[in-house]
Amino acid sequence: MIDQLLRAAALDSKAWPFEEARKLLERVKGKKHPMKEVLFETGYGPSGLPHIGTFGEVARTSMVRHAFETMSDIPTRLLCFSDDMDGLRKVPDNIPNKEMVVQHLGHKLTTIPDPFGKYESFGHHNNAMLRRFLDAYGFQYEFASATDYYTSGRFDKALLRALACYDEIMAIMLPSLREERSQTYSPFLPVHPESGVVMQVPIESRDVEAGTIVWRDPQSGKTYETLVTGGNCKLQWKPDWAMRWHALDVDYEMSGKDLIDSVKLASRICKVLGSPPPDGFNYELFLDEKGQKISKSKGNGLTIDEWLTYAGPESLQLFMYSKPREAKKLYFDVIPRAVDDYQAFLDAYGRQDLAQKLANPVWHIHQGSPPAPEVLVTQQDGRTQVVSFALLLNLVAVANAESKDVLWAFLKRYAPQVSPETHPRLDAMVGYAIRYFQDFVKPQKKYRQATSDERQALEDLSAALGRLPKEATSEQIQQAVYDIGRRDPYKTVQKDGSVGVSLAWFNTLYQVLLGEEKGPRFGSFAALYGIDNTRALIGKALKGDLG
RNA sequence: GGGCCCGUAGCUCAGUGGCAGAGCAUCUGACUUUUAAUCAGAGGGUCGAUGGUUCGAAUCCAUCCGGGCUCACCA
Repeated sequence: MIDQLLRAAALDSKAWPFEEARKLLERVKGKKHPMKEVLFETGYGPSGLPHIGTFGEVARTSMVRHAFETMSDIPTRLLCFSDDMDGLRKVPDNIPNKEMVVQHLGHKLTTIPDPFGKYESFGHHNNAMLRRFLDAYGFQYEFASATDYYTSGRFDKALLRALACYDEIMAIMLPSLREERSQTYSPFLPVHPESGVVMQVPIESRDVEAGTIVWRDPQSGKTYETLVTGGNCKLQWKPDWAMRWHALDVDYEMSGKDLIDSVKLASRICKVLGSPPPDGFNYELFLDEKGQKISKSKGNGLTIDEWLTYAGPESLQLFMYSKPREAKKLYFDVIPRAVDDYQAFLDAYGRQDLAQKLANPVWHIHQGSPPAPEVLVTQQDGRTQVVSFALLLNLVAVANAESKDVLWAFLKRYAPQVSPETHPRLDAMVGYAIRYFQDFVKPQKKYRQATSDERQALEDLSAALGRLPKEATSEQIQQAVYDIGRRDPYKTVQKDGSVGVSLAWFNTLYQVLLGEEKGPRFGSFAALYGIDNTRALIGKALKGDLG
């Protein structure tokens, strides 16, 4: 049972998943008979591995689905439909055994041997990759294979209907095609009974009663009569989409804006077949840092794995939630912001009223039950403080942290009661920050070469550190740093007449040893980093191995 | 040519009818033995332009200017 207050707030919310869900509510009202279920569909072309757009589509559809479930008691299903009966047109770059796969161009993906050698076919392999990936995120969905649906006869009735509507479908499709293509176009693609190739050939005649089409093999000149049912024929893409909507009663499917015209055509065909086309909307495409569309074939932009190398899945979900109708650049630089925005939303959630909560992305990311934020410290006035990713990146850069231990030592100094056990998500974020630092920050660092004076001072510092006991405190180390610095040109005279050390000495340390303009208190750094490590760092800097 | 998106501070962007905001950057001050995951403060905008609706417009409508993406092969 859905709480009535929650339902009322959902019906009133302006957050986009609720706006979408209300469209579905209108659709339900428009039906004469009470609907048994509402079906959501996402499509997947398994000629390659799942990419970040696939993730976005499933994530966003799931958000609409959950919003709808908050508004209505009608059951819902999400069908992830894989078009694995498609003929392979191009051999993907990122697979092994390409020379084997190239022998099977034009064949159904589910009849091509798996180049990875693990599954029944290439199509099965890619389907398995999709499912593994969707399962990893805990998406609730049902998987559907086009090959299964076609061969099992599940589409037969709709296919015969499409055959009966052949002229109307052609009348819709032909004006959208160029002259040359329209000569050979057919909505039905017969599977060649001998070669297994999915044929793109004109239909010479058809028999609606028998449920067959007649076509000619352009190479042999031989004609064939093929059943449109039972998996002997596949539909060309756009009519296929329409037939599927009709056959399965799909209520909701979203797609990228590059498919706007295709959705229009398929919707018209769907109506001809006798069904209302699904609701949905066209989301904007993701761009790479240069503003170009991200596509599988180009291999530009970010992959899911790359995102998950530097941040958790929640931040990626937030990115997918935000502004689906705006083209957004998707590359490494957006990750820290997404992580920190996610934390800010999570932190705010507990303080918000119901209407605000429903407009908060974390409500949609976590199906209405976001986890509690991991608070680092609670201040006297009750305000809480969480560690931002930006902060961690800064810390990891100046501390030259290469392991979680070093970073945790800094964190614990600030909040002693916090540990990886009490704050597992923070611990994960520490790991992400270190990777981000290693891959993006460290290569950008500019280590200055030591001058001969500086070289002498650094050698003396290393020697002084070597004389300290292993368990020397940060204060003792800091004292040693000062003692070494009390020499020309760093020596200064303090107001009280004592000898001090100028800023230049510390700047030298950071520029030469850490490649930074600023840094942490050096004694603290050396104590946490380890005296031996610090001496090794000095040694490397003097040998010129850092820059 | 059709469609879609964008234009708000130096930069990146929030902000869908009610006093123009955040982060970063810049500047000032305090504090620490002179080093900052410190604290306090400041400067900085004709919200692309014009017209309209409204008591009230960055926000809604129309037109225009500028920038960009996408489709018109295949999926």
